[in-house]
Amino acid sequence: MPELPEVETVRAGIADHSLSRPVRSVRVVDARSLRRHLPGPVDFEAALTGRALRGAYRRGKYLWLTLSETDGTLADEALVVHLGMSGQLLVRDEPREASESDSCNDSEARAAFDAEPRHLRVALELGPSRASSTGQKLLFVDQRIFGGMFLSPLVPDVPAAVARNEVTPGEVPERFLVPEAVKHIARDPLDEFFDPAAVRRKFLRTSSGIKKVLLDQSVISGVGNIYADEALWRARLHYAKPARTLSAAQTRDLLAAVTDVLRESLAAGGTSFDALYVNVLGESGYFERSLNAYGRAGEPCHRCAEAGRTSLMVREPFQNRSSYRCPHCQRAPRSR
DNA sequence: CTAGTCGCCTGTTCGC
DNA sequence: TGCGAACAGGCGACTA
Repeated sequence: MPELPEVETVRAGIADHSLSRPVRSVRVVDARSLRRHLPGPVDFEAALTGRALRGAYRRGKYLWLTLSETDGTLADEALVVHLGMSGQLLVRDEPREASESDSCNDSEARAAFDAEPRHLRVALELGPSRASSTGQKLLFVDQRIFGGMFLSPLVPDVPAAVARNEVTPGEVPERFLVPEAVKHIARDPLDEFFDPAAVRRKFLRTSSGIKKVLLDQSVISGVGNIYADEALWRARLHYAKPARTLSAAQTRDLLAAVTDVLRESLAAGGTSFDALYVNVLGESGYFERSLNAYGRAGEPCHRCAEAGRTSLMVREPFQNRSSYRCPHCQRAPRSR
């Protein structure tokens, strides 16, 4: 359920609090969260320990941290994190040494630092950074274990628009490197090199319904069930309309709707239904208040209400999950 | 190549 | 009150 805005909120939090910190130790509480790290948990711990967190990047719902070797050079593999359905990355700053004047507050701070979240799966103990003299813990917490962490080699992924200019094969800038495991993910709508024309071409080549295509991360990334429903509502499109039947204008409007909804949610700190979806400090976003479609079965369509009409939103089964739409604004395609 | 299905996971809610 | 079923659903692996 963390989609692009939620993952970007987490990425920005890591960038603000944890970069340049060395990894002092790694504790794997549940090896299932490392399922995608094929060499296993022992290798995972050994590979991270001693390296320092360097940069925080994201594509769609994938997040990755580049690493520095002890000599300061860029490591050839990155720490990839996917939050899956219920994953969180939490930053906990180590309290300063207890002072005699305030020992009571200090012990509370220590207890809060030491307390382990219920579904803690992996804990990285980090050292001081250039900006902070105290240590820190970076906790990967995941109730359902659909998410996970793993190391993946960095490979070049230079956008076509840039390739013509000077990017020599030997020295590809860090921002044009991507973990091999993330290379199949399309650039997302908030990416400066997002390519709407490429998306349109993919729409025209498939017989699938538009919502299925919106959820295909190799076509357009960062969109999950919530924001797909929101974007389709804004664009007044039915989820089953074949992607190849969208006109150029409908495609343009839909991509604009996707971009807008992702931007607005990001500005609100993401969508949260409970304490499961939070930033690195454990705080929830409040975009849920702005939802027009997702989770609103039986409630009036906001747009119809605006027009003085009452249409009740409906929930329909879709690909083993749920789809929400307005039966008036988002009519089913004629043929099938 | 594309499209469809399955398995992975736990916590909450609901019907009987 | 107890218990199984349904549901939340992203994504890689696999099959046709």
